[in-house]
Amino acid sequence: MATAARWGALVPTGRELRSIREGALYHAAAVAFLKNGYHGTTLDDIAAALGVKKATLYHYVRNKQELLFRCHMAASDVTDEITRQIPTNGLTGLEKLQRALHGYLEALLGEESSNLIMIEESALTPENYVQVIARRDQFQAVLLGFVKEGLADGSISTGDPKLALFAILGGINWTQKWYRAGGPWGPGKIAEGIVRQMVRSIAADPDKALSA
Amino acid sequence: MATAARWGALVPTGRELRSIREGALYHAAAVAFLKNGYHGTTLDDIAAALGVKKATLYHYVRNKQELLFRCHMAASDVTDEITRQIPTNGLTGLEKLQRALHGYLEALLGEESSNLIMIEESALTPENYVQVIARRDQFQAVLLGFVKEGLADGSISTGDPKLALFAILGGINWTQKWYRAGGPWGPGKIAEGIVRQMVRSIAADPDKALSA
Amino acid sequence: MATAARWGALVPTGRELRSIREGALYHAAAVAFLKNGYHGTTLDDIAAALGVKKATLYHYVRNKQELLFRCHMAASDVTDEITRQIPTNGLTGLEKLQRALHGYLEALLGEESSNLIMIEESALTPENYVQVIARRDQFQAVLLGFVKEGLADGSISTGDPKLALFAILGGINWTQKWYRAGGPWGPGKIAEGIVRQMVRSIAADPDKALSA
Amino acid sequence: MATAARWGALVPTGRELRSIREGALYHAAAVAFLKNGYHGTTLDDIAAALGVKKATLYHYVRNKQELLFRCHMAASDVTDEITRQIPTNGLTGLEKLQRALHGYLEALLGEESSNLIMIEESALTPENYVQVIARRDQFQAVLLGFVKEGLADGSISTGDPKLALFAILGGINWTQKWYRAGGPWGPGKIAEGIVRQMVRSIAADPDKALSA
DNA sequence: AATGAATGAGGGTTCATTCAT
DNA sequence: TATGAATGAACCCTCATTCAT
Repeated sequence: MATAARWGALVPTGRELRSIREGALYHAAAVAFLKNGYHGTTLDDIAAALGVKKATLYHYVRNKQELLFRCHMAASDVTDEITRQIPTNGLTGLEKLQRALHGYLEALLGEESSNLIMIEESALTPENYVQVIARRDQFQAVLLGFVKEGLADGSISTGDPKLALFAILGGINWTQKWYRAGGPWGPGKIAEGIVRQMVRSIAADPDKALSA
Repeated sequence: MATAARWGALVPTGRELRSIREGALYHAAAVAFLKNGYHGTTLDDIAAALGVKKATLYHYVRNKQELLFRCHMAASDVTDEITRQIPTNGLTGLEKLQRALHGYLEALLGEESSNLIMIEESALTPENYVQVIARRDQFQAVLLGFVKEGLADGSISTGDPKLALFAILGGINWTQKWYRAGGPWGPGKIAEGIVRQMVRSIAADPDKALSA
Repeated sequence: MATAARWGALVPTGRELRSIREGALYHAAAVAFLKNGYHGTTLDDIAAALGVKKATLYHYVRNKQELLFRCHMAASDVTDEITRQIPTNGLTGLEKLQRALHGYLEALLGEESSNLIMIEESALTPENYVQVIARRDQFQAVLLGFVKEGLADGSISTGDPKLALFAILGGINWTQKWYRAGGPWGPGKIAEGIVRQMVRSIAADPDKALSA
Repeated sequence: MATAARWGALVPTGRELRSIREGALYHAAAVAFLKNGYHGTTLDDIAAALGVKKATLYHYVRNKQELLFRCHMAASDVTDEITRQIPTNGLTGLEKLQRALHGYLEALLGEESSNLIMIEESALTPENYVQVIARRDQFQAVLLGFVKEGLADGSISTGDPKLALFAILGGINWTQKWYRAGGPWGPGKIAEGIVRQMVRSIAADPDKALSA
């Protein structure tokens, strides 16, 4: 009962709610890491956000740094899911890129998802570091593939594709530095605006309207 | 003599080298903060980078947090200088924006300047925080003015100007997350490429070449 | 078990021994502060006296200075108790004063009580400082009341009552500067002797024997 | 010139003002030690009180602890001088005691003298400690001699003489804990009042007026 | 599963002391 | 003589982690 009431009220009573609790934990950690950085976040902070005491966290993770690792993994799960939903055929490279970016940015701004994206990888174990980088590279490789498709099909016009992609990802990722829920624009509106503008920066025909 | 050899060999012997030492200190701090974050950086780290012992730093700053504050101030000095050099007349809003962004990004990537841009303001004292934010807002206000000029003179075409500016700044600022000196492209080439692309995202006529 | 053996063997096993531990902590702190002063006392000193490591102390106090504050509060609790036991009626002012002083000095010299009396209030937080001073003033006000009663009922003869009280309290308080357990006189004997003499200094009839 | 203006304006220009400077130093140290304790006093504090920088102090003393030692020695010089001025013949023990105490307390409260009396001897070197204690014991021995004389000549009536003396010294010494210049009573008035009362506590005939 | 207690390993800061100027 | 600079040694305090309950 006491137990059921805790964990941010996100957790129903039951047997295998362990994975649910883990999810809540990763989310709380991600929020805290995003706000104060890895080194600026205390395990006490995270525990308090969950209505739990610090020692309890060790039932779910071995380390503080493992917590960071899991956050990155969860984020990569999201990006994997996003790219999986892009149809292979019937879309130009530009359209594919736009869909991917839109899904990505919405996830970034959404309360529910693991909204940690790329915080302080330097705090990771070497072994964990390579995994995180590998999966991120994979996501970027997919996006880069879309750019190259666009160059090939004429929907995209740009200089170095990698440089162009990084610039775009910058515009996207930076959003979470200044976006605060409750501002004048909602997350959907923002995502659409930012993505449209970024896509425009490499569109062969910038004035052709692109539907989200 | 011993003294002359330290401080990263950046410091010539002389009477008023105090301010030079302070500069070297701020620079070393900025580099460290950028790499590992404020909380992830030790005063020992910074001192070691200068070939000095930790306690010595306290001759030049009262606090670790004052070090962060001074870094931010130094960065704002740079942005102030950049905007000061933009001529008031004879340029479109788009051109002014491009020049400012180019100067800014070059400073960001250059070894010599204070290359801290916007790291962990949450670690600042409330009083220092407002100062930092105020000066940053001022820089952004100038840039926003350029955007509005561009909208007025027809050189820029975009939705909400503030949103557009933030997206662009994201593309710019993010660069320092992935740029490493010694890579395939030099800082000048990168700055030009990134800025041109970002500017293109709001240019009324995206295909008109813009000289840097 | 390990736990039970520590804390100066003062602590029995049990559930609510937290308050007992706190008491032992305050006592150890008081002893150390008395001997070496606040600034001359290390948290390591206090921890060592309890057979505990320094970091453990932070489970019971937030600060070193809070430790000082708690010691003062404990001392004031003792003085409150002492004055509470003086009957209102049936005694001359001089007799009341003597009883209070005797109880006070016995507490001062006793091993068991918090034997800190007035050490380095200057190290206290402003907020804590006013509390400490307020309670001490209250004790002195009670004693001063006894003196004035004595002047009224003819049992006391003196010049300025406040000055007289301060002189007496000096004679009492100073005792803890030189008294060492195990000397030729026991605490009871000393307390009686000192108090009798001090009381004599303002007694209207100094030669009338006063029973302790 | 700059030099002449410093050192608390106490120091005229000249060749052998070293000893004068030393005197000013000891005085400043004594004041600081009295107020904040030995460990609570910084060499910077003392230097600042003299309008001098910390490193300068090392031209006059080897150590911080030597400073404490010198203060104690200066205080003992004062007490030596006081007892030297008590005439051997023609006075009762009680009268001698009173004169000594009066001189002592006036010195204690006076601005000019080294007003350190017995602060934190525990911070002294063992060697210095024995010297300090020896000279203090000597002073107390003289006073104790007066008490014994008084017992012999009938001017004093008390129990254990040493205990009685300690009680009296307590009343005297404690004064500097609460006395603040500028209060309702001047130092002369206070000294007289306190001493008269303390002397009364052991006078054979308490009501015989004693002139200061 | 949850937590109070304990602690080792730092990290920031102070400060007495030394030294070169 | 006076002082700015530098530093070793502490000290207070935090925090991730372990363990017994």
